[in-house]
Amino acid sequence: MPEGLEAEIYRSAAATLVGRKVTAISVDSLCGDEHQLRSVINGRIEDVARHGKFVDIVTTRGVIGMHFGMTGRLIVDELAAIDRLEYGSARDDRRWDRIILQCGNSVIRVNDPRRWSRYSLDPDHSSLGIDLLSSKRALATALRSASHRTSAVKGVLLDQHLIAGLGNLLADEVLFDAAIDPARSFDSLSEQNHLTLTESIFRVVRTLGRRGGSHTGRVGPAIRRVGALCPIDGVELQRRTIAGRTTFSCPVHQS
DNA sequence: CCAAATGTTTTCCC
DNA sequence: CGGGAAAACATTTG
Repeated sequence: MPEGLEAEIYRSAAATLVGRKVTAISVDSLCGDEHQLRSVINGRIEDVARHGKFVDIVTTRGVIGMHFGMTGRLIVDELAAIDRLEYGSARDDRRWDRIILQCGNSVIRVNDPRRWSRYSLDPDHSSLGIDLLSSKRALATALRSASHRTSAVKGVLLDQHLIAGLGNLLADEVLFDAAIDPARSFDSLSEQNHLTLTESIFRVVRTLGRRGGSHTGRVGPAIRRVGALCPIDGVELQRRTIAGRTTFSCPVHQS
């Protein structure tokens, strides 16, 4: 998915329809409750907000919370906010539209082949942690609050209750940048590691954001395959499953 | 045919 | 109740 950076791109695309009235809604039965969501029909879009990986369409008749799962793409008026999603389909088959918000002449829809996107009315984001685009100070505080945790560093970065918006690609990219082994237990990190990690999250997230998304990093999709070499050390990257997710890291400079 | 895929939730177990 | 690991979920693509 759609990690926090992609969600931000979607947010900004949908925000172009602020002021419009929602005139019709259809929702895939697996991805949301159409009957419930239809209650925002005739509401006017007042704002489009983002919380981590969620995009909220705020209307005068309620909020539609959108989560894009692994392969959801938000498209406004046939203009895909992101043309290509690495593990989504290259195609844009209308059969995979899971929610369609008609707004007069305009349309906001989410095309999601894998059907893991979710839509809810008046979502509660109170359990989400700080946003991935927060200040260094807030990031450092969040990390410190997890300093006792014994699970892998990577797993902690992926915990949405701690930092909302970091996903698999960003987490790998951050740890590659911070030169920290993703498998290390979080409670083994030194004071220096915490500083470096804070710095890396802040910098990597903003850099990739500027470049256009989570997939534009040094250990991005192009290099996420067996046999690929570390762009820094030239040795073969390690592929492991950590915290349940495919993880690539450099056995030389990450420790 | 098989494996793997930018994710969250549920279940089971300490 | 608080982790943490593993399985479940649904579908397409290489």
